[in-house]
Amino acid sequence: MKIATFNINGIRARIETLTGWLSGAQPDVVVLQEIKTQDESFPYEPIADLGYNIEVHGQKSFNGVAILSKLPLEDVRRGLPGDDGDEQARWIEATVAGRRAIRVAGLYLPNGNPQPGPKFDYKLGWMQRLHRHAQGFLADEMPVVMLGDYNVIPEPRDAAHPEKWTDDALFQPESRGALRRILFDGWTDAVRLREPDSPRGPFTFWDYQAGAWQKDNGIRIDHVLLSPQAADLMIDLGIDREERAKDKPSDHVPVWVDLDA
DNA sequence: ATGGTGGTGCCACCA
Repeated sequence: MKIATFNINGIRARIETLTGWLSGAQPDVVVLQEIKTQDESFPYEPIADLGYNIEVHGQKSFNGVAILSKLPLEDVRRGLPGDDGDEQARWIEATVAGRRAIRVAGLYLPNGNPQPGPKFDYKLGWMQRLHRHAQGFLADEMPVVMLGDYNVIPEPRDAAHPEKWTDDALFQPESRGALRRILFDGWTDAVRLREPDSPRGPFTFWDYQAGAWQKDNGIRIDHVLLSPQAADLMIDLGIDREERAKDKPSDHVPVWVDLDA
């Protein structure tokens, strides 16, 4: 079962970018972030035509997440638990009924800039709620994949120029510590597992500005976290870097994991 | 020093 994450940066503006990638990459399951649209204006048809079931948690203008799956989706949950007043559409999870059932959670973690400030406080509060919910997943002892745009640069080697990020919410000790605390419970950072000794990169995001892609001035912020039971099923992992060089690209590229499920 | 979106006709907000 090939499971991917893709921050699409506006799905209506980039529907052809998405369908082009889907046709070639043939993922079984995809979590999307920053669809930037409400459920009723989501472009269902071109995606359904490629054989996908679709579950959307949309929002006008900003944020918005979705799950696409060639297999049936069951027990869909929208919104991260822990704050009934949170209006932002950043979380969707569902069970994918493959040869084995896999719980898939797609997330768009708050950016948190500028820091310090209320947006950074929201980010850290959101990460605390994520940690609690992730602990619940581990207690279930089933295969879980929690993937998406985490908006956290885990280590200096996850940025081309880490010194440029010292004042940014994505690279604060509090943000990195919160991610590390989640991982310490027993989650596997699948991309890092695949390239444990890389001194720089791999990257998943390159800014549109100042020729960041051409200079390979990237960061690694799109992460795939596997519960122990999911890590045991991992066959392969990839980052579709080539998507960043195509027409009308997102600033993120797809990251995928293949599980024996 | 780019790009999507939305409320309006170029500008603010968010990344």
